[in-house]
Amino acid sequence: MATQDRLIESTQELLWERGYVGTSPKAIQQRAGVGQGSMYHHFEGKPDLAAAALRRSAEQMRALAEADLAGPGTAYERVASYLGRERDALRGCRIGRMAQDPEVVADPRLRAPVEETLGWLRGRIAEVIAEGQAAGELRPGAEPADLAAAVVAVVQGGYVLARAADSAEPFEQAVRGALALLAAHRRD
Amino acid sequence: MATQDRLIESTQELLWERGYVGTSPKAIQQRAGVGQGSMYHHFEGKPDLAAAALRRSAEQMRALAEADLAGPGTAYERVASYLGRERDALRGCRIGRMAQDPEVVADPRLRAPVEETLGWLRGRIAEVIAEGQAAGELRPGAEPADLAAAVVAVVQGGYVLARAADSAEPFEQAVRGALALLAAHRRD
DNA sequence: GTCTATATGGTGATAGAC
DNA sequence: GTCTATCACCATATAGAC
Repeated sequence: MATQDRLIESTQELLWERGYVGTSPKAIQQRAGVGQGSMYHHFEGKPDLAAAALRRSAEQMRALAEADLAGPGTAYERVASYLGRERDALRGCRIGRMAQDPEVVADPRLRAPVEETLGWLRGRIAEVIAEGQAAGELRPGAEPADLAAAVVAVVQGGYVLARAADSAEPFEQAVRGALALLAAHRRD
Repeated sequence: MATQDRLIESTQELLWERGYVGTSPKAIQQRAGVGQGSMYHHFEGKPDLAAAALRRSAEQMRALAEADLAGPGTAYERVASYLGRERDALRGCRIGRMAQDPEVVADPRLRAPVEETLGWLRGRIAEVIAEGQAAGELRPGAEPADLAAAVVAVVQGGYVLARAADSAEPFEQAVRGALALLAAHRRD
């Protein structure tokens, strides 16, 4: 694997595990098995490398979500497929995690992939819900964008609850709760 | 105000703004207007001071939530009061934020107030929901603990969406979405 | 392209005077 | 109790040899 790719992949892992402030160039180099100068040859610095890593993580997250949401089945089933996908609750979300970091939020190059990915996800789920309403499967009235934001928030917040409890259980409870509410929201 | 209190309060603010890794003893001292030695006289070190600050934030968060949840009204109204409380979405949750930090999660003294507060909150909301079910106000069948976890996750996840978007809007959407789902979950 | 050496400033804490 | 030194180490980067 090329040096750039090893650097990007190591940075993806470290950002996920330790966040942006907690990730040092030195740690990246060591995990990638690469010297100081090599990193600064391929990237301008930590922000540049982190931006590349976040763009790649964003692509991957989007592909995973799209696989669930574009699948067969009713609107409820597709959203349920997204919500119920197997996740490592204690690891959290590679993208959502970044939103807590002030340095990420303050740097447009770092925030952009985070904003775009979560924004796209909310929009995509809102589409599915709107389709369900149009097909008469889901009750009309509720704003699809609101329901979609709630669905995404349950996942992101579920990670918070799981890490706080050091257990996947609250994450699974939150997903089950959201599914119960959505299921009851179908038309009879 | 006593020196200890100024140190604790400054630490509460900095933990909220910058997280645990991003908060240095030096920054705490400067904000509190206190010298190096003074801080180490009153506290053993950064973890000790952070633990004190987190315990205080936890108490405050709990009191705020209880004020909404113990209020008058139906179960739906009390949960809606909690969900709809005015919040600074871009600041996020003082307690939930800590769950992202590996050093907090790894240190039992730091994780304890986070775990206990969010655990208490889920349990307290589950009680309210169970009361609503018993009173025939809410549909039976759904597990109160699951619905409660979903409610708390919507708030915690709403903060993530807001910070990612650099706008309070997605937070408010998520809350509206959760309220719409809960409202439809009442018995007719 | 990759390496080692070096630089500047911050982190978290201790020592000891006052 | 509070202050100012001082410390060892890490973060982030630059310089320049190979």
